[in-house]
Amino acid sequence: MRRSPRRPLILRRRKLPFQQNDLLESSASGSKDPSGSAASQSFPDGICILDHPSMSDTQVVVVPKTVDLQGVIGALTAKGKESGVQGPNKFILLSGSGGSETLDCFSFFNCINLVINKDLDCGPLNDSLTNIQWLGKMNTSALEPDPAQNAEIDAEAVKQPVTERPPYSYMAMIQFAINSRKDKRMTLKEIYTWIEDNFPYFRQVAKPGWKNSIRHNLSLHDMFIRETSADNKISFWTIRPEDNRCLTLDQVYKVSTTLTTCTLYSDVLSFYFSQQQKKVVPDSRKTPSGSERRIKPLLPRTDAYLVPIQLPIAAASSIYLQPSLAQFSPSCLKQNTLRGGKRVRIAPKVTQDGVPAVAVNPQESKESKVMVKVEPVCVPIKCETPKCLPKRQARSSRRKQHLVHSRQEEPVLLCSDSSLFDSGVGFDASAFQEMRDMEPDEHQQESHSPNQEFSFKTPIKSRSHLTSSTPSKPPSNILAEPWKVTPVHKESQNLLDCSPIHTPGGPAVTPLHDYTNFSFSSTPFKDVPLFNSPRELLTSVPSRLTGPTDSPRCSRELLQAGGGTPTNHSITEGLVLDTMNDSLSKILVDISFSGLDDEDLGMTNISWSDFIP
Amino acid sequence: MRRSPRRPLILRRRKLPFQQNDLLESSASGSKDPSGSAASQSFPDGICILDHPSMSDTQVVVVPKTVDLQGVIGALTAKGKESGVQGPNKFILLSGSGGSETLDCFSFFNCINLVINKDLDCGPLNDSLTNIQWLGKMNTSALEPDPAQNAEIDAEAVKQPVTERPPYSYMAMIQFAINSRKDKRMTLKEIYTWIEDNFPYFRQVAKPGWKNSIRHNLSLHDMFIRETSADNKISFWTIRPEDNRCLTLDQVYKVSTTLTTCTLYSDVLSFYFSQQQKKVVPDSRKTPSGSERRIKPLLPRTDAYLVPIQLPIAAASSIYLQPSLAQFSPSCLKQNTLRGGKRVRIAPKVTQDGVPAVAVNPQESKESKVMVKVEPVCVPIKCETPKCLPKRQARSSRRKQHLVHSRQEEPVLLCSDSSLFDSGVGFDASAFQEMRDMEPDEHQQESHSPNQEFSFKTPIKSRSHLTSSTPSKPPSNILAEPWKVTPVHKESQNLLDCSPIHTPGGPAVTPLHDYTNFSFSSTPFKDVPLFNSPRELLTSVPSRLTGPTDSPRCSRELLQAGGGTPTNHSITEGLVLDTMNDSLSKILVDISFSGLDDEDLGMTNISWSDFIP
DNA sequence: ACGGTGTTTATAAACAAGATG
DNA sequence: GCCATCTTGTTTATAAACACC
Ligand SMILES: [Mg+2]
Ligand SMILES: [Mg+2]
Repeated sequence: MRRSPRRPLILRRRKLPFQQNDLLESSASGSKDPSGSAASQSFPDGICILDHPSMSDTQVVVVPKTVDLQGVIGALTAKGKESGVQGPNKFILLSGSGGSETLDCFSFFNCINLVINKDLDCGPLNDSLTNIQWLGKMNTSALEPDPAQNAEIDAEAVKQPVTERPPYSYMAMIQFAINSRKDKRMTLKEIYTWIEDNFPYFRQVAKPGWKNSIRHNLSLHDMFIRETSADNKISFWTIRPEDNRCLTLDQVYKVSTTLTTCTLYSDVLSFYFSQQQKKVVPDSRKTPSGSERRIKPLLPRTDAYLVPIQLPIAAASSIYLQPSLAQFSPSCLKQNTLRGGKRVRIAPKVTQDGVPAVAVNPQESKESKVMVKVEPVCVPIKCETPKCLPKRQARSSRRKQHLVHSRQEEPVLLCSDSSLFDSGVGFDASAFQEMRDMEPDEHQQESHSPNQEFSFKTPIKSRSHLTSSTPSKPPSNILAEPWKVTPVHKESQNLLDCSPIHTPGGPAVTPLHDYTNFSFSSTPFKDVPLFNSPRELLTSVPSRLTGPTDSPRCSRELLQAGGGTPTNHSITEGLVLDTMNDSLSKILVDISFSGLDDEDLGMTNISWSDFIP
Repeated sequence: MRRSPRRPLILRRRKLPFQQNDLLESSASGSKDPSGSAASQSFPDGICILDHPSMSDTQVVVVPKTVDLQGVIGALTAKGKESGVQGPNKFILLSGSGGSETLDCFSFFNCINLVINKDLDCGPLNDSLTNIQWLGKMNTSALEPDPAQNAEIDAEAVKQPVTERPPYSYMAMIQFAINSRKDKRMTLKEIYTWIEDNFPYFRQVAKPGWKNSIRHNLSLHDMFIRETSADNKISFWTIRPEDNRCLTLDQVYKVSTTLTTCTLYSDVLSFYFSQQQKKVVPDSRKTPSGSERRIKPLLPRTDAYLVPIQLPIAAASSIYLQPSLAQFSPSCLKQNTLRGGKRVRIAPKVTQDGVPAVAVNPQESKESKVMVKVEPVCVPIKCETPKCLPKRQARSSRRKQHLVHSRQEEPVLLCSDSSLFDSGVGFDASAFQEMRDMEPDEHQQESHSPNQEFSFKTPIKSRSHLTSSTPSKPPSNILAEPWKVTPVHKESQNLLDCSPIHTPGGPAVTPLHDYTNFSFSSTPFKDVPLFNSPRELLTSVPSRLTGPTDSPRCSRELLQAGGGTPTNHSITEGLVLDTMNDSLSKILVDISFSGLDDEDLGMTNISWSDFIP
């Protein structure tokens, strides 16, 4: 059904190369060019997303450190027109200035979304170019090729090994399943079946406990709601419309068609939708906005969860930019854009701690000028629901989520000051290789007794039948089970020294299983991937979902529902509001260059500049 | 600080003796006495809670199967007056009819709460007796004495063995900690310290991972909110006021002073507070009521989590009831009431699936008559918040929680029909004894190397220092750690055949730890208690919390805030509204009779009737 | 009696970001 | 200033207990 990209060069990134407050610093400072003129504003390297009412397509461009945005836009627009499309709708600017290439979070997120949802109505935009933001940076030196993995993929690109765990979280798979139905609802059993059908791993190698996890996820996440049929006989699971991003497996594959292996934290999606929501609402300042809800992340963030995603840069016309863009090679970009397969790893982690208030000056937005500045104000939105907190409402500070200021103290500027950029750690290829050598064995252990695969239909109690999907503590003890798959967590010690680090004492001889792992101190760093290489996923054409069907609504549709009033809400205004939206995250991007199909391998450090003449 | 009750006879119950829809059936049927006259209404055995405006105290009474409520009330009131108090405020009727004794869920919950919060303003009540309900039943034959445990407690009643895990869930302990502060906020470190101070188990025997769990709980549960100080330097954890039941450890101990070893599902508390909320609001039908929020359960429900709770029946006057009460011995009740220590096991499980609408007839409420009847209507309340679901709103059916009707089909009566009463399974005392023999060893294993207790202060990475509270996968392998405590779940197989069920194959000899347990099929039935006997907890006088302090508010205070209007909202009206409150659960009650201090032991089946002459 | 479904807690773990030395 | 480690915070996975149908 789905077609996998051929021979992608897969890059691996070991660490999130973002700083926490990239956005804050860049937009808050305003120090770079306080003049406020968009045309002449100087931005550091990074992605820019440009919204313009006349735009109708998406373009990805790499821009250097300093760029004349007006000129860039002109060039992009001209290129768009020239290429036959009515004109670029959104521009996604990737920096291409040299060694210190950067990417950003939000705008790349936007890129993803724009590509996914071409038909997405972003709400009324300003007449002129207002939504220009530089939103962060990413040290692409963290991207490294992974020869072993690429070789493997070359060997059998489309194989889709059933023994490999899909890179999606349970929550994501459930959404995929439910959204695959027109009526957007499914029984538990149907969900099981859908997942088994689409991810044979669960039918064939996973322990029965995976069904327990499915049920656990259904119950745990508020986004999954149980409905019952009229006769009260059947339970259907649905997705709360406000939370439904209508993501389907097809869509994920659809995104996996072109340019970039990217990893994104799906909470960015939340941010995006919250932005959309804000835009739609006429008075964005005090929109009820459902407030309490937090959109849950879609995919986990383990190394195990690399997802092949390709950006179908549709009219993907790369254009030649202004003087400073000399280093940038359009052909190179185009090559990368149109061919390579890639993997997107979507991880949950949220980005914005206490996102400080950031707002575009409303008056200036009409004048094609971009003002990115920080409002040192903690807007007390979201106290609209009947149970608004009586006193505490400011939010800011450390990590993330619903931070509440103690007692409404003076609104302070919450931008963190530290700017240390600890970019990705080099990947230990040898260790990785070792892991890869190990894992097949584990899988064989698991699946080498396929005769048992469907024998899990026996009583429970103290019998040993594996029947139930609810794991249980056996009253007495029984020997290991055939499906007892890869107890990596508890028993991976046996795979001695897969880890690059060598413990002085060496592997303990005692097979004494008891929690030896606990001995290791905090914040592990299991650099050895548990499931190292996600298989190549095929690409298929998405069927429906182009237009709002009717009854089952997605959050996008809901957001659009109220829209239509062309007000002047800039993206930055959305950011201000997002201060109230607890979820906001980052995107990581791994780039795979299909043009480099066969050379690669030796490189341990790759950077944009390597591909720029 | 706290004083532990002496030598309580501890009873154990192995299974929840409630039916799912006890309330539904009993009140919905109306078949028992369709006449509707409260005075002559016949109730099955069970607890009754009687609210009367003139009542000022709480009384516990055991009533037989059929009772003339009017007569009971009269007797109770007279007795109350006679005993010096102005008159009974609430009556809690415990059945004492004989073999088929029953207890209920909601009313016992109320009993607990009334005892806990004598000062709790229950809101305006009707002038006459309106809030009489029979709300379920409990087969007390499920209650069994636990000789071993009682013996142990006799040995050292107050010891509070540090090696035993406290019976509270992390969520509960965090609440205890935070609520112990006047300002109702704490830093993470303070929470750690508080828990360590109050539950030495965590300082001495628990694995470092318990701190991870604390953090996990703080993040996971919406009720815990992080605030930051003005300078943004310090993070305080607080409890969302709407959710704060202001439970403190002291309160729990306070409740542990008298009558009954009871186990309750703490979601019942949610129900109660929702009731309170409804009462306060003038127009109870469409109160905003915060709707979405679900109060989280306080304590887990494992056998491990037995909590000593005593009902301080203050003026605890037991009274002689009407003719049919002949079997009931007030002295016996009094004995039980005032002395025995007991254990309450609070478990999260929610009770009401789709709780059908239950309402008291308003007109009749004025006439001292009790009408418990079912309104076969699914009141679509709770769609008040901005994000009310557009179409789906009915709730009903199978298990519990936010059930949503498919498409607003006709509101059907959701009472389940099945009435099979699978009451408690007899407890295998011998097996239990074996368990007790085993566990000390485990604990010794854990704590016998106290020299390591605080050595967990070393680097991470691949070193083996136990430093971090975040468990990690060790890159290589290291030997077992000293704190590796009681990995009960994974290793309890060694305690062979503690379970009453005997596996034909017998205990496997292989100490091979690897997930042998998985082999057992679903819905385990670990009848072997993991932590069988929660230690005796001491009792201390609660300090504050008698009056609303000021800034940090609890849900009760919040509820009272709007109150003052003495309207005629009956409890059953609260029940109707509770149909919208997703959480509603059950209470289990274990009775401990301090009067039986030393005999006990031999009995395997104990029942109310055994103590009724 | 048991399996399927649903809810909730415990625990391990990965990872991010700030703090600290 | 860089680095390693620790602390704090967020999120997912898995096992498990238990309830109800
Ligand atoms: Mg749910
Ligand atoms: Mg929280």
